Amino acid sequence: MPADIPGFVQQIQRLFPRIMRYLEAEASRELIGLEVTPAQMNALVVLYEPKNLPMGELADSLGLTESAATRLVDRLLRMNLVRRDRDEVDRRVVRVRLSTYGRQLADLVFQRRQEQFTRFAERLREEQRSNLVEGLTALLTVFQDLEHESRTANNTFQES
Amino acid sequence: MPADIPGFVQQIQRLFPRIMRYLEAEASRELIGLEVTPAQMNALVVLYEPKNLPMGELADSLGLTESAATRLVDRLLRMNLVRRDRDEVDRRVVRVRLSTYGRQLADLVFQRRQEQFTRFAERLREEQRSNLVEGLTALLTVFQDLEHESRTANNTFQES
DNA sequence: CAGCAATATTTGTCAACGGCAAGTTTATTA
DNA sequence: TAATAAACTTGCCGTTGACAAATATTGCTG
Repeated sequence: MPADIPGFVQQIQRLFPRIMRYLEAEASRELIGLEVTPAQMNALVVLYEPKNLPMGELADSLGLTESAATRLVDRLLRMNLVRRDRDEVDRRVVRVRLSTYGRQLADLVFQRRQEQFTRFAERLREEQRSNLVEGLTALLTVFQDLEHESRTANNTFQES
Repeated sequence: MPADIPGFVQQIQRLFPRIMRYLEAEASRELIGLEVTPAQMNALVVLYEPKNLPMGELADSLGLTESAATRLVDRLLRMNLVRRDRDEVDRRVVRVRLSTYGRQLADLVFQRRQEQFTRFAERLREEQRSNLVEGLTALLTVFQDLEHESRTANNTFQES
């Protein structure tokens, strides 16, 4: 197992695309029968935890422009999966939250997802599971650091 | 670090979406300035290694229907990134291969990708790198096993 | 060996997706 | 209070991708 940097980079470039392709296919599979697209489910997942989110923050969380988020919410609204209300304090902002039906749908998908990931987990040895969790945790930390650094770099640039 | 199955599943469900979101954003960033979409670059990557690929195999590799692959190749053709020829032996099949320009573009993206992943790698400790490679390798094996099992299951079903 | 099924691909049609630029409405600031 | 800024929405356009129906070519069968 080459753990030097060039070897690591080579391995990781081979592994990640395949794993991502599989996980994306899996994400589509878990939506079978529910009349929802992956993009729409992503939005429901982001909206699951908070009571409600301003349009802009929803867009950020999804990595979309605000216009794309507006349109996405338009469709979710037509399907009765979310509610959209103007903020009473700052009437520029529009707040989005899950409808009862939207929450039920998200719950169902979470359940399917959990069953599927459990199936994966059962085929891994305990050591492999902990390697995975520790490795991914470290990687995510790196990503978050880089994101934070580039954001603050941008800000100082704009402020100067 | 909970490595029991429920704990693992919970961790992994938190980690993967975030990491995938970051990697997708990164994949968009590495295309800046090149007039290519992520879907188009995926196709170029798949076409990079083999001399040429039948339309159907390209579709499979990308996880698309053949019709979607046809359309994707249409655009790549308009951009002079690929060539498309009928197979002389079996004149039903259409073979697609990179053009010189397409190959140059893919090379450039590979280079950017390598630089970026090296940046990630430099921020990980050696132990974290090997955890990651070993964990992801094991996971990919599970995915491939599951895919293989479901394919053979489908085949026997269809043949019966 | 004619004819019909199977294979490989394309086309028509439709909706979702997402970016950019130009609006609209509401808040903030000078 | 006028000018600016902030938070969204809309118009416009091209890409993406699925499904069903065509097309062309090959393979099989009686």
